[in-house]
Amino acid sequence: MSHSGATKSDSVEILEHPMGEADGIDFEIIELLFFAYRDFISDPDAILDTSGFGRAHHRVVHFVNREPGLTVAALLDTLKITKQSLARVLKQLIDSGYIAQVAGPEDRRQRRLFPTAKGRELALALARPQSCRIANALKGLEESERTAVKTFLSGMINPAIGSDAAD
Amino acid sequence: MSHSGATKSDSVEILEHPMGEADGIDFEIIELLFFAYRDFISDPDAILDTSGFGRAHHRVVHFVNREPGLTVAALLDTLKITKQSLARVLKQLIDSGYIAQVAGPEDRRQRRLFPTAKGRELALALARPQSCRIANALKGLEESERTAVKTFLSGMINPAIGSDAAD
DNA sequence: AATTTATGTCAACATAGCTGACATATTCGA
DNA sequence: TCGAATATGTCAGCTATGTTGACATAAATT
Repeated sequence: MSHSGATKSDSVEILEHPMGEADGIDFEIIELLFFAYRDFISDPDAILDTSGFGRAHHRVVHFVNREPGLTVAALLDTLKITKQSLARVLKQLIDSGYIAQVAGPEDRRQRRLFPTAKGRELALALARPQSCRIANALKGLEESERTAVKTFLSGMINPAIGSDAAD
Repeated sequence: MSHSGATKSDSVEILEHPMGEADGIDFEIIELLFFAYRDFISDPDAILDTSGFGRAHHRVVHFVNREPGLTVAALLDTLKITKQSLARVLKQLIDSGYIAQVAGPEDRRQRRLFPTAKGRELALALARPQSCRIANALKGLEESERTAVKTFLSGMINPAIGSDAAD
């Protein structure tokens, strides 16, 4: 082993004290969010491993099931990714029969996305363990406290820009 | 344009009704978590873009600053990634002077990781906007409600296995 | 002395994001 | 009616970050 680089003798100034709340920063919640999300996402990940899909597929299947008939543009806006990124996973989901496209009734350039029965099943199977985890984490909290959790999470989200206000 | 594949006429059964809470699943919080985390992580991402680092570097710098002197093994356990994944980003952080290694005082096989002043600054700069976002989301919540938020997030995390009990 | 442990490193690969460029069908406005 | 704008698709290549497997080395342990 080479172990190239700095050891104590290399005269690198080193900080030995931990960075803590004294720095005026809420590290507790920062880390809780990191670990909570990591584990929250691990449930569906385990299922997806089986079916050969990934997280990207999960998100697409989820939102198409939540809002059948949404356009590709709307989905891109929700996911905040590029169409090229979406194209890859969307194609696989369509080809394997989880999602179907229908030309827009008004605007026939649009491809409206709908789940198939198979797609609905997958979305539910993925959501189930996440919902259980949430129910478990809410257990013992009063109604007002559960509301506070939702308020907090909503407050963490960037306000939608130009969604349909401003005129 | 080819637009190969399914349109309405292809006799694919399509579900037109949205998947909702009626399915016995807490979609509201599932989505709140998705959007909250996406935006929560976007703040440091913007800073990292400038410095040429990524999320992986962020995590390493964060935990090294939170627990100076931790070993590589401990860091791997926290991050739940492989040593090869860690190696790439850790090397870059060491080479550019954000993190320094010190041979373990007891066990000299260990490389204990410490932040430099530069590394501490980066960690704080990355944490600051996240902490502001959290403070903003907690605004208006009573103390008991803030506690509930932490309880909820803690409850979302997998229990540590064999951390140091069992003997 | 042999083995285990902590760490590093090389090579190859997968997923999922990105940019840029270009094609096509449809709609809309002058 | 024609040209521009829009919605979508697609090709090619790049990057970041995860994975496995195999192997090297120094230090500790038995």
